[in-house]
Amino acid sequence: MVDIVQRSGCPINLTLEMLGDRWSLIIIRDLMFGNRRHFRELLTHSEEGIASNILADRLRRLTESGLLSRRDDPSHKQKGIYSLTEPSIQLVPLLAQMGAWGRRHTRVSEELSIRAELLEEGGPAMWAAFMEELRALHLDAPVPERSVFAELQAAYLAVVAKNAEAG
Amino acid sequence: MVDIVQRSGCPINLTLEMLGDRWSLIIIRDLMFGNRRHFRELLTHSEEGIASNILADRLRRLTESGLLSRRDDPSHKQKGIYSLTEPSIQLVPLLAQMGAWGRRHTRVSEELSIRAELLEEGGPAMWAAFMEELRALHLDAPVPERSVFAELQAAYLAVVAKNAEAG
DNA sequence: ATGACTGATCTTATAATGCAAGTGGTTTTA
DNA sequence: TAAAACCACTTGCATTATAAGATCAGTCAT
Repeated sequence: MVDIVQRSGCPINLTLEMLGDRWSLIIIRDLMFGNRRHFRELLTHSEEGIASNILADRLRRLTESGLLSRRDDPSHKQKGIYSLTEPSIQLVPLLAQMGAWGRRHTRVSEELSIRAELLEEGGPAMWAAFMEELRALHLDAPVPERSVFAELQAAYLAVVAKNAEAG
Repeated sequence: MVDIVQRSGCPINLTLEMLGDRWSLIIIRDLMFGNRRHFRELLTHSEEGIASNILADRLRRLTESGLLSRRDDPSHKQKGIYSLTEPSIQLVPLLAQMGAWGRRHTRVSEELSIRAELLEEGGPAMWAAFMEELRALHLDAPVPERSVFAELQAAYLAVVAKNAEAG
């Protein structure tokens, strides 16, 4: 994401050209798992502390390349609402694999990796259910019965609560 | 891959910190699917044209972070042989997902995406077989019966031959 | 000993990043 | 209604990362 020139037609390379930087997937992750939908939410609730200019730049690039869409917020004339698109919703299996790999091979924190653990255990069936739900949240698709989002959030909050009382 | 500071304990973020740049996964891909084992092979056979200083830098960083290992080549005192390690072999499912996504959402070339197609169709069973084979090639594990590497290579060469006669 | 190869480095230029402050507007509050 | 707070960005600037090409000194086969 950054390049305009195409280095090669290899699918791994082209995926890296779109998403292979330090911030794009972080933003998509927050939109997807944290349901952050506007600029300020993405900026201030960022675990990693993204800078505002970088956030603005990436939102623009991701929107241009079709991974996000933006529409005006009717409740506030300056606010925009960012949504995932079908291509970025289809990143769910990729993000699940990244989470699974990171959980195994990097020094993750328990609180932030519980979601990755559930997604890994849930496997492709859970990923598909989550994608259905994201289509409802971001693309006006019908709301499915199962809410993977709620499952992940509940598990996260349970770990946070447990660790808060433990100390 | 560049950061020393840890931005957050999120597994997706930590994976990005290790691999989220434009070249690290390209190098791992070439080592994995192209069996390029030393500097010059990685440099000159690179589809994407990596610069020698970037290649040297990434090989050093990847080796430092445990994703590659390096040993001397007994046939040439200056040559090193780079190998995948267990953590990088476990990137197979991630690379398969990246290939699958890229094949669907970017403008891939037929020749370079046939491997991604096979890997996607083969699913987790094929990934596991490929990982077994990589352990034999890179980590002195016993050689398995099935050679996914040969299957991928044959399919690639078949497409190259078909397109050469057609075009 | 010569000429090609190897892995690596230097130079120079461009681009990305992080931080702080500022912009022009909108909404909320007193 | 005026002041304060909020909103989505934008700008300026210093730092750092990346890229392409030339160059380097060991090593090898002949």
